[in-house]
Amino acid sequence: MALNNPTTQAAVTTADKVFEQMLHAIVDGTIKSGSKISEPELAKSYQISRSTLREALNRLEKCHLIERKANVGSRVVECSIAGLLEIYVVREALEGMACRQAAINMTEDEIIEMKVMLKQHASAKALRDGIAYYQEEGDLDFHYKVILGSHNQQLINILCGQLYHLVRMYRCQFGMNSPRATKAFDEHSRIIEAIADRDGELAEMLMRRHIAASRKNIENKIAQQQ
Amino acid sequence: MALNNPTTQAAVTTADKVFEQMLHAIVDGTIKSGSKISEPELAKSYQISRSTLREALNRLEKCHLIERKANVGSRVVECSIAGLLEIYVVREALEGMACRQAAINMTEDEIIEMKVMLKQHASAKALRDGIAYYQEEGDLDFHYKVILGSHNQQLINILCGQLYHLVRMYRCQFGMNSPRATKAFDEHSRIIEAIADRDGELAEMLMRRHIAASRKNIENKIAQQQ
DNA sequence: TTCTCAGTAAGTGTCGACAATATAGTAATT
DNA sequence: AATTACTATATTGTCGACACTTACTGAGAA
Repeated sequence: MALNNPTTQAAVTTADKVFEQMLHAIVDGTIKSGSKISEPELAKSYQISRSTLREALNRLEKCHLIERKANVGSRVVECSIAGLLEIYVVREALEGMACRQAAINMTEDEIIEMKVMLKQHASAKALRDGIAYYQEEGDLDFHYKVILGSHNQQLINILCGQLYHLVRMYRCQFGMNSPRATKAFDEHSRIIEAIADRDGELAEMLMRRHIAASRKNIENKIAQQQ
Repeated sequence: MALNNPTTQAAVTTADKVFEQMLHAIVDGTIKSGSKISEPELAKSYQISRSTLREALNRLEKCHLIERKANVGSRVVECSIAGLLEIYVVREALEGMACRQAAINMTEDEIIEMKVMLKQHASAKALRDGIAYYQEEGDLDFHYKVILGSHNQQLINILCGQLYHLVRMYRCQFGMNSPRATKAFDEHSRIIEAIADRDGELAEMLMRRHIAASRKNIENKIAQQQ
């Protein structure tokens, strides 16, 4: 399981493995954002040929983690406040819709599973004051489950396959363990309620507010720093 | 200019050119949807090495036009009603948001440009009863301009870079020149008005209805055929 | 007949080398 | 001194060959 992403499947080929390693490295900043990628150098460091490395680079490009220019080379995508806010805008739209679809398409079993997960989060929260755990793992788990619950393959691909790698990268590199943990937990509860009630319209609205609140939280933080 | 997509840039490398040719071929059905792709065979037919072909295949995969399995091979993505409806759901969410952002971020010049374009569509419509022209080219132009007007690179990438290739493929292969042309034109007008008024909320709502109407139109068609 | 299990053929993954292109540094000219 | 032209170097794009995996074919046993 790579980075807990539920859509990644077992890496069989060496290009897959290198891709996953580089994914980790980019997300956690070992390979610095904005840095240029030297194919010969990286190929040597991973002990593979350039062809194989290029295959891995192609997958990273699919996730929008690197950008390539013909005859020039690849760079790791640059982290910026503007870029982060753009992602939040897309998430608000897509996850809002995913939530609406989840209210329509989720099975009863999936809904029960989500409620169980939320209870675990609740106890973990009470136990260790929850901020770190909840923010880092629980939050992503929650969002992943809703997305998968939409049963819409396009939504799942775009969100889990591409956008969430970027989300993780920003979380890692900007060190975001916000004080919204408690509030976010309540919001998650209400979203699940709406899904369980099969109220797609409300579910979408709550999810959009939930994500918009995170975005505004960041905007405020930025404003304060200046 | 590849398939009129405003985000594609000049193809410099041979892999680029082969990619564009294959893109055309897949969109218009020359390479049949669902068919398996033989690397040696295709490489020979395009007179290039397998490496170069694989590079092109990687880009097609980025557009979600083909799917690859390790050690097995690539297939052109399958066209299905369910798949088409999934795309409409994603478009409703993303283009709705793009429209909201366009109302916020479009420059006055861009808005004027859109109004001009719409007038051209109007006259063309009057001239040739418009269904074919408007549906095929004008509609896409309109949607592209709104998306670009969002000034959100993530939205632009996902919609123009990936999803709209699929949209074009479905339009080609399902032969969709719907009788919604006239109605769609009016809807486009109102959307531009909302953008010009900088009313993001209304703009998003109108765009969502516009796309949802197309989706329902297709759902009805399907229901009738059965 | 049907199932299992080689053996073989075809296809994909990986490699190293060569060709084409861009970058950096140097020298010459204005 | 600044700018341009050119050369040298490094990097990317492309190629053909080999290694490994998969899928098919056919022979033999239950």
